[in-house]
Amino acid sequence: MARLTQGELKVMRLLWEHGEMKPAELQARYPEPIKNSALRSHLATLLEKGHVTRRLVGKAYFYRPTTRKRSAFRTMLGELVDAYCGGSIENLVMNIIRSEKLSEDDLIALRRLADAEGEPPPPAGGGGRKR
Amino acid sequence: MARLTQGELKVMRLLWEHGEMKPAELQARYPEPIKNSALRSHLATLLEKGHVTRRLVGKAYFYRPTTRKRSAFRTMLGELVDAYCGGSIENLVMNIIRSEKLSEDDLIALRRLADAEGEPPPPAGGGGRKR
DNA sequence: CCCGATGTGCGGTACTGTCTGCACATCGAG
DNA sequence: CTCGATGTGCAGACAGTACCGCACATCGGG
Repeated sequence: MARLTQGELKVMRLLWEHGEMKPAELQARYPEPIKNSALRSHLATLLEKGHVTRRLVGKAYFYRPTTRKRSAFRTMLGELVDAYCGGSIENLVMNIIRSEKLSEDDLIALRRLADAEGEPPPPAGGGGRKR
Repeated sequence: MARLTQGELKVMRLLWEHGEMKPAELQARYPEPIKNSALRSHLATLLEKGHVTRRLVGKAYFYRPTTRKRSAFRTMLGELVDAYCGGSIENLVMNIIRSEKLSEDDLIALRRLADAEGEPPPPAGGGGRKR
């Protein structure tokens, strides 16, 4: 999918978070004050690019995201990884762990997560995976 | 620092990777074929924004990055984390581990890394931290 | 001296992202 | 009915991005 611009992203985040909405509600929830027409302009481009659809309810349109958050996330993540981490996700994670400050608890949680993911599938019954 | 555009980023990546260069060399290494004038146009904006400096050597300018790769990385990482992970880096890492496919070896390396970072400073003598 | 190679400055075009204004339709209250 | 509130479509201003071409300067070889 194509890159989301800053303005488009702000709208999408609201839709992902709160679901279907009409322009006035999006306007009210927009992080900064924004004119209704400006916001609708963003919606128009999102509609054109296919990131949202809308349906008429009474006299107002309700907008709903079609692009999934996870998909957009992956796109941006891919860009970042290509640009700064030689295309390797592992490299990215290493970078973050090494350079960003993660708390003790985070690292413990991380370790647990890595254990859970890394463990071979239990040979029998009980142990369910997290996903 | 301000957001780098796609074209600017491509130039900066070359400079980060290979160091000081003149336009013709950048042009030769540019991922796609690009006209010399187009490339110099990007350099001009980078210069204007202060992401690179140049010095005259003979009759040609050599361009050198002033913005650090790590700094640009953090900017983009921050955007991504804000937009998709509720502002929490830990959340980002969890997301990646859970959803991207990391190999067994990666997870092992990760676990080791988490251990190394997470361990309390040794009470005496020898052990230096990595950073 | 002339010429091609190399490099520079500058201007110009096309498209995108963001934001604005205005005209028009609909509906309920007075 | 008239009016304000709410909602829509559209046209366009405006800065920034990406790209391109042309004119000019310099240098070394024939």
